[in-house]
Amino acid sequence: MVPRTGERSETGRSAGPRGRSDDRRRGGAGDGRDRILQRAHALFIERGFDGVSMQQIADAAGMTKAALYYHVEDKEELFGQVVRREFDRVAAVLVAALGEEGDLRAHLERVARELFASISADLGRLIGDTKHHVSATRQEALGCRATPPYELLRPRLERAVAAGELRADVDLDLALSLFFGMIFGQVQEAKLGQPGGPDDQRAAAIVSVLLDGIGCGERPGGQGGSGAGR
Amino acid sequence: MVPRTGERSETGRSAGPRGRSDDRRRGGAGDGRDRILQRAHALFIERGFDGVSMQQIADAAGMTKAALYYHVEDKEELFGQVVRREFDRVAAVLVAALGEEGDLRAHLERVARELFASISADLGRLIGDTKHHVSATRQEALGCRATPPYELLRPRLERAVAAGELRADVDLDLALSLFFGMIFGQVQEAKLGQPGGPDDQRAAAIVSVLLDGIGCGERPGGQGGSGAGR
DNA sequence: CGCGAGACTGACCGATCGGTAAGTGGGGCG
DNA sequence: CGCCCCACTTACCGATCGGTCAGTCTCGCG
Repeated sequence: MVPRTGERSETGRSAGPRGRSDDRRRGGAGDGRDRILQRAHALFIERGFDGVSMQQIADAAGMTKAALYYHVEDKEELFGQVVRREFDRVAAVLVAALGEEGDLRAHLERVARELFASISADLGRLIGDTKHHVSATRQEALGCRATPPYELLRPRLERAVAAGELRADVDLDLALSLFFGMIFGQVQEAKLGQPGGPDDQRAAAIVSVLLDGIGCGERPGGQGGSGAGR
Repeated sequence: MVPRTGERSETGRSAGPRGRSDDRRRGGAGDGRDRILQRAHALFIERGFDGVSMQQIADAAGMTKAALYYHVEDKEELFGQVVRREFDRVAAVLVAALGEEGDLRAHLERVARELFASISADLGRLIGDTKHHVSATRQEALGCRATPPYELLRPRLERAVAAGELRADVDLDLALSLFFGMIFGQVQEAKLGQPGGPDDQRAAAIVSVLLDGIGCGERPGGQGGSGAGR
C-alpha cells in the first residue's frame, strides 16, 4: 500500500499563511482538492470504481459529500483524475527502473520488482473499470497514457534486439504484453493470498521465463533458482 | 423497474391468467432454475457480480424478480452456483484438451487455444468478484474447485519433467501461474480491443515464451550482485 | 462597518439496489 | 366437488446510490 505520509495532523501547524489553516484538523495533508485526490486514489485503486461510493470518499477526505462535490464535478471526472495519476506514477516508476545501468535482464527484473512493490492493486481491474465508466472523451485523453509501460519499455527491447540480447524474430509488442500479463497475474495472485514467495523471487522468475523459458531445449542450464526457487 | 406499478391496468387481469404456457419461449433448456442458471451465467460472466442486478437476471429469464427469488436463495448463492458452473466448464475444456495425443508443447498450445476460444470473459475478474462477494462458507466449498487449471495441468508438467521435456529445477506451481497469467492477460487484452493477431498465433507465442523464452541464449551465470540476494 | 466570495453544511431528490409479504390462479388429488 | 400447494404475481420495504440546493460561516478587502 502506498505509504501513508503524514496521516497525523501534519497541517503545517507552525506557519499558516492564513490564520485559520492550523484549525484544519481534518486529518490529512494538503487542502481541498489535493486531499480528495489522495484519498480517492487509495480507495479507487483498492476497490475499483463501483466499490467506492462518493460518501466514502468524502468521509475519507474528512468532509461532507456536498463539500466533495464543491471540488469535484462528478464521480467519473474524479475517477479519471485518479487513473491518470496512477498511470503517471507507474510511468515514473518505470522510468526510474530503466534509468539505472544494467543489461536487459537487470532492467526487466528491476521493472518487475518495482511494479510488484508499487502496484498495490489490480491495475488490470482498474483499466477495466476505466473502459466501463469513463466517458468517451475522457477515454481518448486517457488513451495515450493508458500504455506507458509499452511506450517506455518498447525502445529498451528494440535496443536489446539490436544488441543481440533478444532474438530478432520476436514480436516485441506481443512479448511486452506477455511480460506484463505475467506481472499483473502475479500481483493479483499475491493479493488473493497465494503465498508464492517474495517479490524479488517472482520478478526474477518472470524475467527468467520471458528470456529463457522453462523448456529443456538447447538452452544451457545453470543458474539454479532462477526459474523456480520455491 | 418500478414504473411498471400502476401504469397499466395489468393489475386487473389484462395479460390473461395463464396464457403464458405457450407464450413462454423457453430457451430450449430446462424450466425454472435451469433457465435462471443459464441466463445468470451469461450475465455474470459478462459483467461481473456488481454489474448485474437481480432484476436484469429476472428479465433475462422471463420472470419477475419475486419469481426469481422463489427459485433462488439470494444473489450470492446464485453467483456461487454460476461460478461453480463456469469452473466445471473450464475444467471440462482442459480435460478434453489434455486427452488427445501430443507432446508437451502440443498439449499446452491446445490448452491455451481452447481457453482463448471458451473464456469469453475475464475469469480473473470473476474470481476477484468471487473473493469479494461469496460468503466464507461458500468460498471454502468453492476453494477446492477454484484451481482446476492447476490441478489438471500440474500432473502433465510433472510428467514432462520426468520425460526430460522440462528443466528439473522449475517451480511448477509458479510456472503454471505464469502460464495462466499470460493467457488471461491475452484474453483480457483481446476483449479490450487490442488486435494482436489470431488466437492460434497468440497461443503458440505464449507456449513458445514459456518453453523457450525470447532471449538469445547465453544466460549470464553470476549476474552482478543486484538485489536478487534472496 | 458592510460586502462579496470561497468553502462548506444539512437536508433532500429520484432512481435503483437486494430482498420480502401477501395474495392468487390452476393443476393434481382425495 | 373441495382442498392444497406450487409457481408466480403485485406491491412494497429500507438502504444506498450519485447528485443537487438553499443557506451559512468565515475570510480578506474597502
